Order: sequence, then C-alpha cells, then structure tokens
Amino acid sequence: MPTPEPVRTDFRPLTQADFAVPAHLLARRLIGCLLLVRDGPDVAGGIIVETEAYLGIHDRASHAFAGRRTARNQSMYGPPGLAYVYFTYGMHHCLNVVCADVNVPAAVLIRAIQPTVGLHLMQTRRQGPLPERRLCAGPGRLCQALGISLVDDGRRFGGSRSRLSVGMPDVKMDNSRAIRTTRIGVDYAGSWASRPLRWVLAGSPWLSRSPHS
DNA sequence: TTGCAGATCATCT
DNA sequence: GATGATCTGCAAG
Repeated sequence: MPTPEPVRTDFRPLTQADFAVPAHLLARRLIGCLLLVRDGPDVAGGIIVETEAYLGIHDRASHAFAGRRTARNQSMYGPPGLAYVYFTYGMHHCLNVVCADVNVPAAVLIRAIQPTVGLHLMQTRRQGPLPERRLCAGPGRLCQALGISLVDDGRRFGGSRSRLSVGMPDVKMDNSRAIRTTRIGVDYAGSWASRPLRWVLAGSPWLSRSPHS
C-alpha cells in the first residue's frame, strides 16, 4: 500500500512575461522550477532538472528551422507560455514550453524532472515499479509519467489550478549548479549540434544522461 | 557499463 | 517512402 505524498501547490506560477524571453534564457530559468500536470483530482510533477533550448528559424535542430511552419509545429508560433507537444518515433511524446514572442518559433524542451508529486500515479502510468531515477529521465518518459499527449499541444501553462503549470516552488531548489552542455540527438544539425543549449543540474541523479557521456 | 537493434507511426518530402 | 528533439531489452566486453 503506497503512502500518498502531500500535494504541493504552494508555488508562484510563471507568467506570460516570464515566458516572453529567448529560449536559452528560459531554459536556464526553468532549472529548479516545479512542473505540475493535473488530471481531475490527480496531480503529478516535479522539479525540472534538464532542459534544451530551440532558438527558432536559424536553429538547424529546431522543427521551425528556415521558418518551416506545419500543422505539427504551429504551437511554436503561438504566444509565449503555450505547450508545444509533438509525437515522435512512433511512440513518444515530447513537451516544450513556447517562449519569446508571437510568430517567433522558439521553445524549451523539458527533458527530465526530479519526480516529487504523484509518484504512485507516475509509476502506474509508466507501468512500473521502476527505479525512481528512471521514472522521468528523458522527454518521452516524462510525458508518459505525466500523462501528456497531443491533446495538450497548444494548451496554456497557467496558474496552480490549470492542467499545466510551471513555477517557482516556495523553497526554490538551488540552481547555481546549472551548467550548459550540448543537446541530445541533434547530430544532424551541423554546427548547431555543438552549441551548448542544454541545461542540466550538475550532479543530479535524475538526468536522462550525464553531461559528459 | 556500453552499444546496438527493433519497435512503430505522425509528419514531411 | 524516409525519417526522427526516443526508449527498451539484450548481448558483449
């Protein structure tokens, strides 16, 4: 019989102004923030420990490279503070936070969280039991654990009663250990592949991959 | 611990 | 028809 954890909703949600910054700044800012996803009475989420910035039309690794605008990526062109959720490899969803400005297709991919809220629910969704460090370590795993799918594409990150919310916890994690590394899985992107646009909380056991592997 | 192959399908060319 | 902002299990070292 699992012990229910307290549901923490005591945090300051980020506002549209917080999201209206370039992706590399938001990627840094999100490290240490709390991400929560509600599903009726259920809540799941945790502390963001790994992000990647996708800068826009000049970023070869971005879905919006060269101004590409399709049915899939149109959320990227929306106002800051939307979710851009896409489906890939035939089985995985990935969650991004749209930032910058309307018609500027920049976004931050959430790659890993330290799960803190709704652990039992996340284990169920992931068909666990799994070691906690594998529960939300990777963009696909994270979406599965949080129950995120294409129905969340274009949804707004709102206040603590919204389905999606992200914000500063009342006791903010020390993110002075946030460091930059290169992004994962974008080897095809030429010189953009070697740009340090991935942020991780150094030494965190919850990362999808260590910075030096 | 590391590396590879297979799964599986929306999206784009 | 090819590909991918991935994950998993298994085999090899």
